[in-house]
Amino acid sequence: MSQPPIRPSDGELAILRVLWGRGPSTVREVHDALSKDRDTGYTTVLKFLQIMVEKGLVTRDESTRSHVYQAAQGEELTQACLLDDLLQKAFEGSATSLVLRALSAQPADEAELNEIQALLDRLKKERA
Amino acid sequence: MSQPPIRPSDGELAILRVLWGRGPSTVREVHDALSKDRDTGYTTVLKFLQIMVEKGLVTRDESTRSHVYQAAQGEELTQACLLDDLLQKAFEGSATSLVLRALSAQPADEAELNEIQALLDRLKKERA
DNA sequence: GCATGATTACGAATGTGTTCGTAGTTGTCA
DNA sequence: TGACAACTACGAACACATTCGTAATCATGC
Repeated sequence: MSQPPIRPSDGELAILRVLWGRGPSTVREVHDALSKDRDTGYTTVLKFLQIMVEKGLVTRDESTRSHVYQAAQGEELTQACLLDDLLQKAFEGSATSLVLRALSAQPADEAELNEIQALLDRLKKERA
Repeated sequence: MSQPPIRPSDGELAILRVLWGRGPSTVREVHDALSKDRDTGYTTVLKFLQIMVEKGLVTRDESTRSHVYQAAQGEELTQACLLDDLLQKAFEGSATSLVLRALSAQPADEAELNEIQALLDRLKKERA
């Protein structure tokens, strides 16, 4: 059924972010959104989306003149996939050391600390 | 003085892990260590190290017949660099959501949870 | 001194990601 | 209908990472 999650490249990820944010979009819509940050050509975005269809990263609805593209896997699954990749490559699989490093580097504010605390409490409870 | 931290590629990271673990090493030592996991040729490792010298990822001591290579930047700095890169690309800069995702995906054991709790307590205290 | 084994240097081939020009197709509107 | 604009398809070019073969260099032991 569901393919194993696919790890997108940097350029592909930028496009996925647009699709996650906007929902199903045409090439032009994706291109316009990307143009706010990068300076990418229209056909470059088109090519990317075509390749991403082949890879299974996005699906394409060809029923209208302007094809409509949609992210094939959710943002959370993709994040988990990229995170696990980094975990294996740079943290020897230890999520804890990754978390410690992330928290040390990027200080969170009160609300964020509370959010993390809540998750921590839940994990502790599950471990009873 | 210190260069901005350099983001290594996957292959480079594998070699850096060996150098961090072993300390200064010759090509042969790195190759032998890598051979336990991957199946990389000797000259491939050599080429990598030569390129990494050019990039500034490692330093080379040529005073002996077999050159001795050493990681130029520490493991923690590199981890932070890679983590920040992923943070910007996939988590819109929110370390909190990255931490939440990591903790949800990879369940930690009792000791690890305590370790994270300790850091959390420290961060909370700093924020008084 | 010379053969042998280990090491370094160099260049080429491959694969993947990224970019874009060009050509062909399709819909629209005057 | 015919011209124009928008869209898709395709292929080429470039950059970078990765891999390794080959040649040159060096040290060691016989």
